[in-house]
Amino acid sequence: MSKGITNRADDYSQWYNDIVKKADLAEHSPVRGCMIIKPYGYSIWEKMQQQLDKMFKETGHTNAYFPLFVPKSFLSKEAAHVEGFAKECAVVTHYRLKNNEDGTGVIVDPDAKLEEELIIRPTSETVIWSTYKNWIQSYRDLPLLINQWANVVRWEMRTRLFLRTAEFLWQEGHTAHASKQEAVEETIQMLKIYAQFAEEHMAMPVIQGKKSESEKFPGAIDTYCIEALMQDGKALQAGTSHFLGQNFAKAFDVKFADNEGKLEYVWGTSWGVSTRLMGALIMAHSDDNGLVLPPKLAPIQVVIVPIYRTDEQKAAIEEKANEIVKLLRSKGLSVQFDKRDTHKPGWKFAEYELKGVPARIAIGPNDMENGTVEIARRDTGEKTTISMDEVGNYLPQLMDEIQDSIFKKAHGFRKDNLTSVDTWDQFKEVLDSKGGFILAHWDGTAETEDKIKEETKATIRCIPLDAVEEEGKCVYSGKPSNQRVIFARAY
RNA sequence: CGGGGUGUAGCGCAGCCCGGUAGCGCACCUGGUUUGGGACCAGGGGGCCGUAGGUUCGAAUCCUGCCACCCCGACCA
Repeated sequence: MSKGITNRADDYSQWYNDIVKKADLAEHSPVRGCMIIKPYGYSIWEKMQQQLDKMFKETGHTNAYFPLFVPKSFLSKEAAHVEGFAKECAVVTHYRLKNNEDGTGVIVDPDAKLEEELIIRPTSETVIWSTYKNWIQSYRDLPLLINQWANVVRWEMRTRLFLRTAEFLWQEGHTAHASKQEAVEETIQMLKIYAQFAEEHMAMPVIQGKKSESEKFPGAIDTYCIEALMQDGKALQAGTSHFLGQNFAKAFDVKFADNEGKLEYVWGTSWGVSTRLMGALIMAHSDDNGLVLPPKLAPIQVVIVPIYRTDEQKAAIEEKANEIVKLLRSKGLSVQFDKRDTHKPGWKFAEYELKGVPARIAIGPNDMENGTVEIARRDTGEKTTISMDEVGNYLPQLMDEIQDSIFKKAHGFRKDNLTSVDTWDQFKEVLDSKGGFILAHWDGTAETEDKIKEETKATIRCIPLDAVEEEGKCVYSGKPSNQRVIFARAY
């Protein structure tokens, strides 16, 4: 079984690559670091988008679209921002091609050089804030709550499908507020939405926290994040929400008149999740037989596979299967009846397993005789035979059960791999033996953080929001600390 | 961007050391038997051997450049 998928235990990276390819999620493009998201992979992304979009709208946000190109001068308006992105920007310098005179194809027309180069957005803060300047005059224009679904480009040195690609899809929310408090509340609200999405829809437990000074978004006052733990013990940042303070308002001169007529800079936030979530989803639940999808994000929740010898059997089973399809669809499930006679049942079983379809119904001659169907669930591999009459109630329940069960499994894994340590030896020992999240005291300095990173490759993933005050000593420097932070090796 | 590895049919690989008609498995097409966990038999189609140069009578094979992918580092919200 599980043809061609490397075992996780043998080579985790290869296992991940195998899943992405074999489950038909994505493939490499002709351009370095870019990916082609295949229909099945894109369907999963669409499910994520739909749910997130709904949650954004429910909290008062509306979608808009800002352009791909950013004038070069915009990037340099916010010092920290340019510092953070300059090294990975793609730049458009010309606007025309022409036929090469020697007939060997096209070349860039040297006469078509742009007056000002255009940067392909690595994120849209600058274009958006330059626009907000015109949209905001008074406190009556606030808050401005906008989201956009877009692609961005960051010229990464080392790429991996979904986890880090040169071009990726994401959503970026950009809001402007009249008060600091309101902006901070928005930042936290969106963090909570990401956490809720990750846990309830992706069935992936996350830790909510704040980034350290050196890990935060360039241009932000505070960066909040959700951090997830992958099966190999490495952490993955799954979403970020930034309190921008008045940094971009000042850089782009965005002021509003308050109710006393006084001019003030507005307060901003930005927040985003990307196709990286696909990578998180894969690494959170999948196994050596392929993808495992939570029912809430599975493009196909239930697949029906017929088993037959004769045309009579085939016809009878099809009729029954169509009834079941209709019944389950009426209950809101996404069902596919795979009646192709070009593939054998065993082949289909393996195929849907690889693609992570949560539940499979097999109907064969024996079932027809007994009035039963066989149900197999992807997450545990368990098979049960139930009466055909129960199908309509059983499957919706099973979907909830699977959703719950894979969350619990992932949660249990994280629990087992979250370790509190108090000494530097323990820190290194735990990191090398089992990895995972390490809770340790930190003196709050960037120097210590850097040293730890240098010596162990572990970084501070976040300062957890729910941390309890606790007197202790920094695991590295021994200086006093009043709170534990989360360390891990990360993607 | 540094170190190592790989690039040969849609996919996975052999052939390369030692230059001389491009092969195997899976997939694909045709026909038949099959169908409760990736079926079997017979026949068939498919290649600018990553790419550009060089050496040679002759290059998948030797040499050089480039490109891409993988692993490890550096880098990375």
